[in-house]
Amino acid sequence: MGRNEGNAPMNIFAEIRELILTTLDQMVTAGDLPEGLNFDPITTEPPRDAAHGDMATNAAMVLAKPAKMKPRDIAEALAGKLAEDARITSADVAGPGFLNLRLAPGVWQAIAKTVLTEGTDFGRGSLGQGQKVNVEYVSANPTGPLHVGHTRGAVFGDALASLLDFAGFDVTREYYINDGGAQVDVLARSVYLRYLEAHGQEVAFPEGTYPGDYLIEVGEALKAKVGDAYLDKGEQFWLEDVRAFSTDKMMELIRSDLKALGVEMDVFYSEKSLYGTGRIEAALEDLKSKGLIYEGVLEPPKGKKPEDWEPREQTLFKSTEHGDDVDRPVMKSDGGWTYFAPDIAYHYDKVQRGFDMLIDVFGADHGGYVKRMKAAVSALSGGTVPLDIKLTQLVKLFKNGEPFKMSKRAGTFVTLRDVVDQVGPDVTRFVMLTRKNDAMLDFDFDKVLEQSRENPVFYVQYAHARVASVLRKAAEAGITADDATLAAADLSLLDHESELGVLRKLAEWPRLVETAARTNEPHRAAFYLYELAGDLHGLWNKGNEVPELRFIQDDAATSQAKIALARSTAIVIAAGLGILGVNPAEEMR
RNA sequence: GGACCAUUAGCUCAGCUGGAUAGAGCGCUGCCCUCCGAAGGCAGAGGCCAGAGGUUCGAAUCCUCUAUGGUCCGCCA
Repeated sequence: MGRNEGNAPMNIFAEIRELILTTLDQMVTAGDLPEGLNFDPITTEPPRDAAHGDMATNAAMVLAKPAKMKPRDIAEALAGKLAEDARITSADVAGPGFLNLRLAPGVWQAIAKTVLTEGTDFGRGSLGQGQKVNVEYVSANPTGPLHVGHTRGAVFGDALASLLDFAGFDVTREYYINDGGAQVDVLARSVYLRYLEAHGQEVAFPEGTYPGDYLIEVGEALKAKVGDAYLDKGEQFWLEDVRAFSTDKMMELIRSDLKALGVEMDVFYSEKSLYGTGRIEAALEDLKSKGLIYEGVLEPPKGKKPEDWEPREQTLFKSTEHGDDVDRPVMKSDGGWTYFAPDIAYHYDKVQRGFDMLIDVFGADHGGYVKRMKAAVSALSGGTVPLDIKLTQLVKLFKNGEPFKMSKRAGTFVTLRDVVDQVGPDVTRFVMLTRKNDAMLDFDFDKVLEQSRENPVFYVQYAHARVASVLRKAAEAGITADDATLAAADLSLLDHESELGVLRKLAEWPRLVETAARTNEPHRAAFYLYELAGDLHGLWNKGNEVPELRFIQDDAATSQAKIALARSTAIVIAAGLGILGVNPAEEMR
């Protein structure tokens, strides 16, 4: 496709793949290959071992069987034609039928120019094609400050949202406020106790209330608002008002927690708004019309044997029709909704808002809800809207190598604030993304602040800062080094193997974005940045022994070429950190 | 009893949705600075990818079973 128009390539891997496909088409036309072959499985990727070349394709191997030909024959015919392209300097058949391509240095050198021209938009992809995707994350109960578990979910969800945005999706970041259940009654009662306390009364916090200090100020605020109006009054008199007052206060707290982490939501969606508005009923009516709602009795769970188990007839959702293990109750035996019912309505609403794709980010303890939610969305959307649920595993906190879980503010758990106050939002975010979401994460307060290669945050930031330092030095030396000038530099001077290595790494960025977005795995960006930073540090260190590799040289033209490489690396690092929500550092202190 | 997730170097973890001789950091071993680019650098050792089957040109990756660890399991949130 003419996406390239002779300019430097956007994604060199896709570029070469296109070349391969058109070449194969020509071979089909010429009768060298049978018609009707499926080219989809053909890939172009960097070989594991750089000695094999710059790029490898499996084309011959995946076509061999359907074409009823030997892979090596296809590979050799293809190699001959590919070698005619100016971008390809050699095409060798290897192993069982791999085709190893070596690309002209100019192809790699052009990458730097592209990066300098496009800036941090380099790698911005078309994968999403403007599809609307809803990413729901955090969604913590409005009963207290966010803790470490929420922090990981918040960072993950936010980075995922940014990643998808970068990959070309139209992203909505959403928070579901669980303000409809019994837990907000507990909150209201706890705040009422603090309110009494604010009036000088001695209070005890019985089992089933929230004793955290963070409610003291809420009790005082309530006193400031209503004075002594609720003293010596029954619950029926104040509960509703205190509940609304308290959840508002808690959401203020949560929003400010999120802000401290640099997370901003587009939509806060209230569970309560689903009640009494006919929306739960409407969602269930939709399921009912599909024959998925019935009255029935569930089997007791085996092996668990609750003592007070007795069979009861309930309204059930036939989630087994959509992949769940058992059907799920939507209505309690007393006629009230289960927690699942508003969840269904909420996702029904998301489907109706026209999203092409839904993503929920839950803590690992919600693993049991994955199948039923997927079943619900599948049923509600008629299978047209995919729901991906990402679970974030536990975070284990360490200090001085010792595990701990105390908190000054909340009394019971370590809060998001505890973490951000100690290490800052940038470090918090990056470290939370140095593990894939479904693996446990160790978070050591001392190690994350260490300045060494062991610490990826520092290592990546340092690479960016080093480039900033080069630019400062260049300015002192009177070398013009703005991006436009650098983009026009003679990049053919970047012919050393170490320099080409960095350029190849930069060329992988668009491809990495695509893969990470397709799998909903933002951590891949963090690992990529660590590798890219490593390449830059490696080049820098080589400058110790090989003076020609230093970025600032005697003549301006050479310097500008070298600086162009450094600067484009910094741009990609900045773009990557942007996705992770981390600010790139201009200097290390 | 069941579901989901994990299991890769001594340790902590990647592995680009099936590719070639499985990678990184730490640790270990051995080299390398009389500040001008060592808050380090280079090289090396270290692996039955938990185990057993299967799928195919080809498996750490997909399927089945087993083992170990974690999370969860009517109406709670």
